[in-house]
Amino acid sequence: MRPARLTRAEQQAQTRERLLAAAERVFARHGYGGASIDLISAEAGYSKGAIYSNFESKEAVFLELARVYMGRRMTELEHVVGGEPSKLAGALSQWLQTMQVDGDCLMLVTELQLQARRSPAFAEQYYALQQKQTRAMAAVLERLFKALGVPMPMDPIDLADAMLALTHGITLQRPEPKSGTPADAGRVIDRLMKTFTRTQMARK
Amino acid sequence: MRPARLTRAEQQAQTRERLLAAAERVFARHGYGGASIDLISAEAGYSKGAIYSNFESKEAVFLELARVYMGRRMTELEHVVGGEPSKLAGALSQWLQTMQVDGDCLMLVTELQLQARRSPAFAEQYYALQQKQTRAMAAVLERLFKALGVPMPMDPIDLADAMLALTHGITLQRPEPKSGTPADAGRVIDRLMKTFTRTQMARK
Amino acid sequence: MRPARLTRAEQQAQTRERLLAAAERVFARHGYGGASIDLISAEAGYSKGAIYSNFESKEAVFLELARVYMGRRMTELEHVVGGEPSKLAGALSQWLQTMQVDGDCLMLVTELQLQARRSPAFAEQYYALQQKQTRAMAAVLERLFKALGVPMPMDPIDLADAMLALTHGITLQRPEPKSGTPADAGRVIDRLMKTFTRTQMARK
Amino acid sequence: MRPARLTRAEQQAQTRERLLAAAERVFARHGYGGASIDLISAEAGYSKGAIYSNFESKEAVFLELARVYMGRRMTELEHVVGGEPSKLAGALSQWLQTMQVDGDCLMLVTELQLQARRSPAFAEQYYALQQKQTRAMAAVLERLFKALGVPMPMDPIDLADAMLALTHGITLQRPEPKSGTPADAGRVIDRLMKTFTRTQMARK
DNA sequence: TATGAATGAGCCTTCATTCAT
DNA sequence: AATGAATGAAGGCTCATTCAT
Repeated sequence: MRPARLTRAEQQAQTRERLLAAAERVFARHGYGGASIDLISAEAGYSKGAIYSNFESKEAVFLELARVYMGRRMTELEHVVGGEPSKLAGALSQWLQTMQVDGDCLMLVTELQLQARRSPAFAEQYYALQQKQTRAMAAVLERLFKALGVPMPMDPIDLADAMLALTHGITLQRPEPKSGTPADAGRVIDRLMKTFTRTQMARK
Repeated sequence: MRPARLTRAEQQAQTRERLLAAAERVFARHGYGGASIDLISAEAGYSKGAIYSNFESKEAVFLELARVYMGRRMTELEHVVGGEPSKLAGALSQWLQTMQVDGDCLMLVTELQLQARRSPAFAEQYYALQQKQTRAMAAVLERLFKALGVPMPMDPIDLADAMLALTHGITLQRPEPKSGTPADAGRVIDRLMKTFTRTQMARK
Repeated sequence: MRPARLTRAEQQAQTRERLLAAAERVFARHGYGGASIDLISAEAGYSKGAIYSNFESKEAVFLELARVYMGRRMTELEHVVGGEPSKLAGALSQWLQTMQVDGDCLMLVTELQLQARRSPAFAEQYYALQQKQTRAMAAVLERLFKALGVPMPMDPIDLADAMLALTHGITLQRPEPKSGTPADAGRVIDRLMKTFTRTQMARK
Repeated sequence: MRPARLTRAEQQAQTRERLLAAAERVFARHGYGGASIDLISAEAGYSKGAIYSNFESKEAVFLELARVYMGRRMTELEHVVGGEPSKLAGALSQWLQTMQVDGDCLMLVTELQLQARRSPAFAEQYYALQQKQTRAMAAVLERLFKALGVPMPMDPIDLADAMLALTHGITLQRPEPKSGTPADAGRVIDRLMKTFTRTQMARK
C-alpha cells in the first residue's frame, strides 16, 4: 500500500499546487502589482522562500498561473463541446456565467490581458492559449447553430471572439454584483444569444 | 492688452493640464500601480512636487483623470448623437474604433474599471460617469434604428451596454495591432452591428 | 490725528508680531521638527511667503522666538523682584507656576534647550539669556530670604538654578494635567520651598 | 558542541541589539524627528530594511528603546537600594550623576518625555516605567534618611520626584560640560541633598 | 526543500526654500 | 510686502530577491 507520507516529489508537487492556488486568489484580489510574494506564500501557508524554491520569480508564478488557469477553462469548455447537443445552449451559458459569478476569475483574466499588453514575452504565451480557447468556443457555436438548424450570422471564430469579449467586457464594466443578487450581465448575454438564433430562424 | 506672459492662474492651469496629459499616458502604459509620481511628473516635464501642488494625492490624480477622460468621450459621443442621421452609423463606428486605435485609451479604461472594483469610493464616482455614457450610447442606438426603420432587438440600454462592453473586451483580448495594420477588431464590431440591423429588416 | 491705516513700517511690524505669536503656539505644540512653515504662517493668517519676507529661515524664526519669549519671562520676573516684599513668595510661586499651567510654554522651553545642545551658535545666544534669568531669580530669592529673616541654605545662584530646573523638570516628567485639574507639580515645589525656609528658621 | 557560528536566533538578537544601541545614540544626538531610519541603520552597520525586519515602525523602535533604557536605569537603581547603607548616599549621587556625564542619556530622556506629551499611546507606556523608577528612588531615599536618623522633610514619592526632576532639569538647562571638566550640576545636587539632611538633624 | 533575516531599489509624501507675480 | 506654484532633497515604508541555515 501507498505510504501515508508523500514522496519527495509528491511533496514538492503539493507545495507547488498550493502556492499556485494561493497565487490565483491573491492576484485576482489585489492585481499583479498589489499581490506581494509575502501575501501569496502566507495565503498558501508557507513562507516567502517556498515560492523561490518552486518558481524563478514573481513573474514566473504569474505566467504559470496563466497556463494553469487557461488550461482549466479549456478543459471545461471541451466538456461543453463534447456534451449532448440538447444541453449545449445551457452548458455554454453556464460556462460563460462563471466569469460573472466569480469576481476573482474576472480580475485574473483582466490582469492577464493587461500583462500581455505590457510584456511581449508574456503576450506570446498568453495569446496562444487564448486562441485555443477561441477555437474551442467556435466549435461549440458551430455545433449549437447546427443543432438549432440556424445559419451562423458570421464567421464562427469572429462570433466566438465576440462572445468571449462581450462576457468579459460586460462583467468588468459593471459594479460587482452584491452577493445574493443574480448577476445581471448573464441576462444580457443570453438575450443577445437568443436574438441571434431566433431572428435567424425568422429570416427563413 | 493681454500680456505675453500668462497670468498665474493660467500658468497653473497649463501645468495642471500637462500633468494630466502626462498622467494619462503613464497610467495607460504602466497601469495604476506601475505609474509612479516620478514618472508622471518627469513625463510632463515637471518635478515631483508639482503634482502635489496641483493634486491631493496619486489617487486624486487618477480620479481627476477619469473625470476628464470620460468627459471627453462623452462630448464626442454627444456630437455623434447630434449629427446627421445618415452619418450616424459611420460616426458611431468611428467613435467605437477610437479604443482600438488608441491603445492608451484601452489600458486607461481598463485601469479605471479595475480601480472601481477595488476602491468603493472610486467606484461611486466612476460608475456614475459610465452610466451617463451608456445612456448617451443608448440614445444614439435608438436614433440609428429609427432612422433605419428597424425595431431594436432588445432594451436600448442593454444593447448600449453590450456594444460598449464588446468594443472594450474585444480590443483588450487581442494583441495590440501593429501600427499600420488596420485594427481587426473594428471589422468584427461592424459585422455584428450590420447583422443586427440587416436581419431585423429581413424579419419584416 | 493718527490715520486708521497703519504706515508701512507698522504694517510690517504687525505682521512680524503675528507671525512670531503663531510660531510660538506651533513650535510649542509640534516641536521644532514638527512645526512646518506652512502651519506657522497659516496659524498667523498669512501665506508661507510672509515668513520669508520677515525672516531669513525657519531657524531664524526660532531664534527670534527664543529672544522674544525669554525677554517676556525676564520682564515678568523683574516685576516680581520689584514688587512688595510681603507678596514676594506668592508672586514667585505664581511666576513658577506659569510653566505648569501653560503646557505650550513648557514644550517651547524644552525645544529651546534641546536646540542649544545641538547648535553651538544657538547655544551661545540662548545660555546668555538664561543666565540673565537665573541672576534675576537669585535676586528674588535673596530678597525673599532676607524678608523672612532666614539665611540662604546655599549660594543664591545655585539655588536659583535649582529652582528653575526643578520647576521645569518636574513639569516635563509628569503627564499633562487634565484641564480643570490643578497642576500637581506646583504643590511639590511650594512644599520644597517651605521646607527650606521653615527648617532654616527652626535651626536657630 | 556549540558551533562557532551563531544560530539564527542569536544572529537576529545580535542585530536587534546593535540596532537599538545605534538608535540610542542617534535619537539622543538628533532627537526623535531628526533621527532618520537611514541614519540609525547606517550607524548600526546595517541597511534600512534591517530595521523593518526587527521592528514594526520607527515609533516602535523608539518605544522599545524607552523600555530597554528605563529598564537598565531601574536595574542600576535597584543595585543602589540593595547596597550597603553606609554607601547609600555615594551610590545615589553616582547614579544621579550619570545623566550629567552622559549627554546622550539626557537627550534621550528628554525626547522620551516630549514624545509622551505628544503621543497618548506612548505616554501610557512611558509614564508607567517612570513611575516604577520614582518608587524605587523613593525607597532609596527612605532607607537613606532612616540610616541617617533624619526624618524625611516631605512625602518620599514627592521627594523622589523632585530629585529626579532636579537632576534632569539642571543638566538640561546648562551647557554640555566640556569633556574633562567636572559636571558642575552634580555639585548643586549634592549640596541640596546635604542641606536637607543636615538641617533636619539640626532641627531636633 | 523551506525558512526568514537582510538587502536595497523604489514608492508616496512632506516640507524648507526660491522666485515670478 | 505678500503670494503661492514649483523645486528637490529627504523621510518612512514596502517588497522582490538573495542566501546562510
